Amino acid sequence: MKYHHGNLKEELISSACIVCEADGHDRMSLRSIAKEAKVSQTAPYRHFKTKESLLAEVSSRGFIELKEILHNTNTNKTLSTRDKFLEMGQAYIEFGLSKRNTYDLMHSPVIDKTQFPELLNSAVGTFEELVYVLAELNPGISAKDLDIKCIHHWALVHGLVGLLRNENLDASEID
Amino acid sequence: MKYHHGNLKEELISSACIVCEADGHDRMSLRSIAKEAKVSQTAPYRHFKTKESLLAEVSSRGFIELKEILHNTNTNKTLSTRDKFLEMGQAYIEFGLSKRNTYDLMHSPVIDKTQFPELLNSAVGTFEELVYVLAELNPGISAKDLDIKCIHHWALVHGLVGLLRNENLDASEID
DNA sequence: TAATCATGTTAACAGTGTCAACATAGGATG
DNA sequence: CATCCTATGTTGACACTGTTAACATGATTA
Repeated sequence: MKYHHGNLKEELISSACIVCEADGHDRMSLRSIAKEAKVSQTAPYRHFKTKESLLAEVSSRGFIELKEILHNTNTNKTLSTRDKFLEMGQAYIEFGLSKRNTYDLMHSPVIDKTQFPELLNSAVGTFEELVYVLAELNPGISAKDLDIKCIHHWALVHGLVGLLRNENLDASEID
Repeated sequence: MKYHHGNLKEELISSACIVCEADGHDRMSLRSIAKEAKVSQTAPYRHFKTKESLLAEVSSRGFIELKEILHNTNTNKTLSTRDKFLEMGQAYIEFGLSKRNTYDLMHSPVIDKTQFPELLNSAVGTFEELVYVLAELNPGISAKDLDIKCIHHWALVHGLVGLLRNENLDASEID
């Protein structure tokens, strides 16, 4: 049942996730994670066309993880809709601050999202969690207005993550 | 009066600015811009400790340019304060969209701003242009509330730049 | 069993940032 | 003017990178 290694692809991905978060995607080398999997430098090329495509996988998993976090607070039935919304914003920011390097990769222009449909899917899926609450929070809103509202709030938390890092503010300014 | 080259440092910087905006900071090599200046690969090391420090200079100039753009609309006496504010937002977004790669470098975690005081200065200076209008727009506001307001609006335009790129929206959603 | 395909390895290429050792130009000092 | 020093440049090298081509072998299928 097992091939030479068994599940090298999966191991490379999870290894890459760890290294990426630890060192940053720009300091992550394909060779080093291959070595970590005790496999030759070029073995990853049987599973990933380029380094970029491995990074795309890492990024995708980041979005999936973030989506799950948002989804969990979104389906918390003990919270009012407004509180869910606020907690999601806080959860998003916490993710951006704690999974810093992964978050950077997810928003890095190094990876062209249009070239990795699966990654694009994950990213859109994450965004949709925000769409859900805002739709619930604004019943009867038009699709276009809903879109604009989402963009506003997404932009806000995303921008806040950036500022909370460079400047040294505490999280006392959540909308 | 002239040394071997004359003003190599300045030429390297402006060369780097061009290459960075053309190819993106991650595809920019020190060697290639040295070659472009018809100088050996290691000559830049007489003027910049590392590649990162050259990129910091490029980033810094980006902030200075952006600051000047904002400052110009900020001192336009034919506009009301509110219109100045709105136009600054628009100008910021236009900068982020047109000087895309430079904008990315300016916000890239590749450069640790705390390690380049001059860069930090430029960045703060740019931010302050926003502080000025908002202070004018909200007379009597407390310093802390002003800060929060700035962060909100800065985060919004910054986030919008990101979204306007990946999604294909037009600029019909300016606050 | 034989053939095929997925998965791995080795060797090599061109490119990178960076450093050490050396060379020289220009200004300062005697 | 001659000498020395420092800023600026070059050459050569090192270790590292992503990637490809050629080859080897395990596992599955005919």
